[in-house]
Amino acid sequence: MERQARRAQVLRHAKVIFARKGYHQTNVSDIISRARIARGTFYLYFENKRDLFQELLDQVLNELATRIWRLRLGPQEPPPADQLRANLRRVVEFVLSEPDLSDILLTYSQGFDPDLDSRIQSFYEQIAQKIQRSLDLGIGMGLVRPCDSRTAAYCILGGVKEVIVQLSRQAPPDIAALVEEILRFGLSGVAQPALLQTLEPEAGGGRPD
Amino acid sequence: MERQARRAQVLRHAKVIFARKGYHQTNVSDIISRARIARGTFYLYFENKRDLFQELLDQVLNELATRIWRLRLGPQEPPPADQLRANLRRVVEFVLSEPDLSDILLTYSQGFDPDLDSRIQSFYEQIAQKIQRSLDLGIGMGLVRPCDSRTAAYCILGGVKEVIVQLSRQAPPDIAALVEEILRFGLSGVAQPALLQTLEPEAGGGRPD
Amino acid sequence: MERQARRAQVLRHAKVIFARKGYHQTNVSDIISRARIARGTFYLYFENKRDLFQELLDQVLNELATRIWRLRLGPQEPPPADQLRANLRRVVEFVLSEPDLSDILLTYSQGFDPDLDSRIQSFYEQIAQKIQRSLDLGIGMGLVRPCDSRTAAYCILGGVKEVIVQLSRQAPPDIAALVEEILRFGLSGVAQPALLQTLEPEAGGGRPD
Amino acid sequence: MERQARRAQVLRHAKVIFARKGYHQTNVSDIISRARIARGTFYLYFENKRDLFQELLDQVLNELATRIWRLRLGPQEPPPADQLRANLRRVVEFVLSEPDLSDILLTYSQGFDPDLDSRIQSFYEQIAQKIQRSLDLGIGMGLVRPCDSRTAAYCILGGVKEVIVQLSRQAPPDIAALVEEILRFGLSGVAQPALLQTLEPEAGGGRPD
DNA sequence: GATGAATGAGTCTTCATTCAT
DNA sequence: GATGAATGAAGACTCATTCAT
Repeated sequence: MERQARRAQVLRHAKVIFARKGYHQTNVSDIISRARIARGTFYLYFENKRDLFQELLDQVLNELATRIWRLRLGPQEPPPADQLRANLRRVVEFVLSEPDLSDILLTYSQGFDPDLDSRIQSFYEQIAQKIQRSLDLGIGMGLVRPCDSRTAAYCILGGVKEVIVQLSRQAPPDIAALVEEILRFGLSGVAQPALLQTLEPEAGGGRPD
Repeated sequence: MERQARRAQVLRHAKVIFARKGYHQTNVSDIISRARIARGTFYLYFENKRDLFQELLDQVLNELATRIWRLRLGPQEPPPADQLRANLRRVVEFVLSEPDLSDILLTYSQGFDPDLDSRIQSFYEQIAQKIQRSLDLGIGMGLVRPCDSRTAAYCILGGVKEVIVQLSRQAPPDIAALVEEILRFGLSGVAQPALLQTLEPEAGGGRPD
Repeated sequence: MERQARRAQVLRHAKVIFARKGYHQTNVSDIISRARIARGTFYLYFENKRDLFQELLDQVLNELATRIWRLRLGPQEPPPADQLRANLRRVVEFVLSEPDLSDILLTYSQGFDPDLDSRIQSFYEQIAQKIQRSLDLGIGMGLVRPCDSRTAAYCILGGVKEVIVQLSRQAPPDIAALVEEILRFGLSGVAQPALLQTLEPEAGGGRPD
Repeated sequence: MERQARRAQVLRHAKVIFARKGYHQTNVSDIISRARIARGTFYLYFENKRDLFQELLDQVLNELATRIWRLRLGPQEPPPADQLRANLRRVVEFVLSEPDLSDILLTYSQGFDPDLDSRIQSFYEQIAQKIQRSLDLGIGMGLVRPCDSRTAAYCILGGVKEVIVQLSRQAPPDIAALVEEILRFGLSGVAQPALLQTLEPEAGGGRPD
């Protein structure tokens, strides 16, 4: 338990630095000097630098996974849109409460370790599958427009990620409104009926910018 | 011209390795051994490793920027949806034709160099602004549902990015259909009217997954 | 203190090699293999090779500066010639006790780093100025022949340097006698009165050697 | 002959750069770009960089050797002091007319190549010997005060060198007067009779500066 | 002869990790 | 457990020299 407390302390410090400088720019010296521990002590609690980073990454992934609930359909369950909204809010609230961890996941975790990469990859894959399953369910029940649910799932996932990246970069506005906007977008898209009229044929498009 | 050809040759080889191993895992030795040039030759054409990488990054950014056209509204212009579709198709076609470059942008470019980071950041920012302007225009003309165009722009950008990441990872299916799906999603969302009825109040949602 | 001891140890070894091979021929590998430390250890104690070299250079300059005292004129002070002799002896003794350091200053320090160059330059300049001031004082008191004290100062400085270079190169003879010779030369020059008689007019001189 | 002209041209350019930056800081690129020749051409005329440098060094050494004449004693010869003066003047004039070459010899030639070092070393040795022989001759004829002619020779050589280094560094004043000062110093030293009275005993000297 | 693209040995420097105290 | 000095593998970059055209 004492051990866990010490680990947590170091993780807390490391988190800040990783979020600020990324994995490669951050060296063990940065971490130990901020955490005020000796070099050797670091390796008493973590196998190596990568191990520490992975632990932080797992923290985000687990916390996020916890906050995204599967949709429940049934007479006693809240309306689906409410469930979606709640999911979104939990995610957004986490990102706002843990901007460093979020940053680590969103901008500094990809592309330097095959194992970490596939962890992240499979995390997103799981979420995409959850979304896809919900969509398929909704299609079956007539709540969701028939569509390629896999592609739609990625669109939803990507949209949420992007908004959240912006969120962690800038000062957050009205959270409830933001969540509502995302939700609306996912459900209704942006078009008015007038815009949809032309949607059958395909054509060339304007000119370069 | 001879010089440019040589550069291009090295760039071509480096691209493959960067796409496969990322920036940090790739060392100059990897590049020169694949390009079959001597160490010194490398530095004859590129200032350093970062310089080479940046050139590749600029290639993608420029190429993509070229392929995303501003929407033109007017009697002689194609319908907006067609223009959007054309944009999407051009982007998708590029990603499919240059999966390595795309990979470099999408997964290996972020988080290790402030300058590169802000380049990418501002590239996406420009696209987001283009989208936002189009949305604002559409809202003014009654073609687009009144909404927070900024948030919607990020949703669209993120959705497209995510689908494209998947695209560059897996074997591509029917491109035209994919483009159509993305377009539909952006315009109409996923909901049927029945799902939208519940959209006013807010609620808690089900239980953890 | 422990740290200082380690530094000193490395400095001691480096000194020998620098004196033997000069700055450019000496590489870090030479130093660490002689000092029996690992490559990384070197950089634990010195910022880089130049830093180490500069430290050695500063050692000589400081030590020499300490050994050259300003002349004191006054009833209780030793005669000026004695003070000069003492200065000379202290310098000569240092050179003999630290031939490597002396070599580093005298033959290996010039011409490869602007900063080091100006350090050495200003060190010699300070000594020249000390000499010049003493000469000016002596002229005022009638002890020194009226002359261009600046030029004379350089002559003295140069003469001493040259003798010392030879000293550090060859086995040292009778030190006291050597010091006496230098002193005599500086004070009286080499001429007998007979030679000085012809000193007014100027003329062409013999033929090439 | 054409070949010699080309060599001379390159030497002329290289001289300037070597004098400005020293041997190690100067690279072949500097030389060829200043001389406006191709890299390969350089090696057509010089075996390597060191070879080129050596040639410049030999130029100075030869030119200087030419300008220092052996003293001739005899009824028809000019007085010894005049001959010395003439030697000095020739040397000083050379240094002023070829400041770059002089710089190369005086500050950039020592300590990076055993062979070059011994060349310079033996050049100075020859001059020292010339001086020493003259002194010995003078002693025999009663023109020169009995002394350790070797040490005196080094004092003279060093004094001249030092003044000349200063010369090449700063704007030259009245050359004739300078030569006269050096000559006077070498012949008479700096002391007035009053200062010499204390020269027998030995003593401690003042206090640190 | 002239060119300049290509070469690769040589060096410095960094930094994650170990281990004796 | 804690420390921090020591380690050395790894990697970027330079530059004198060569050689095919």
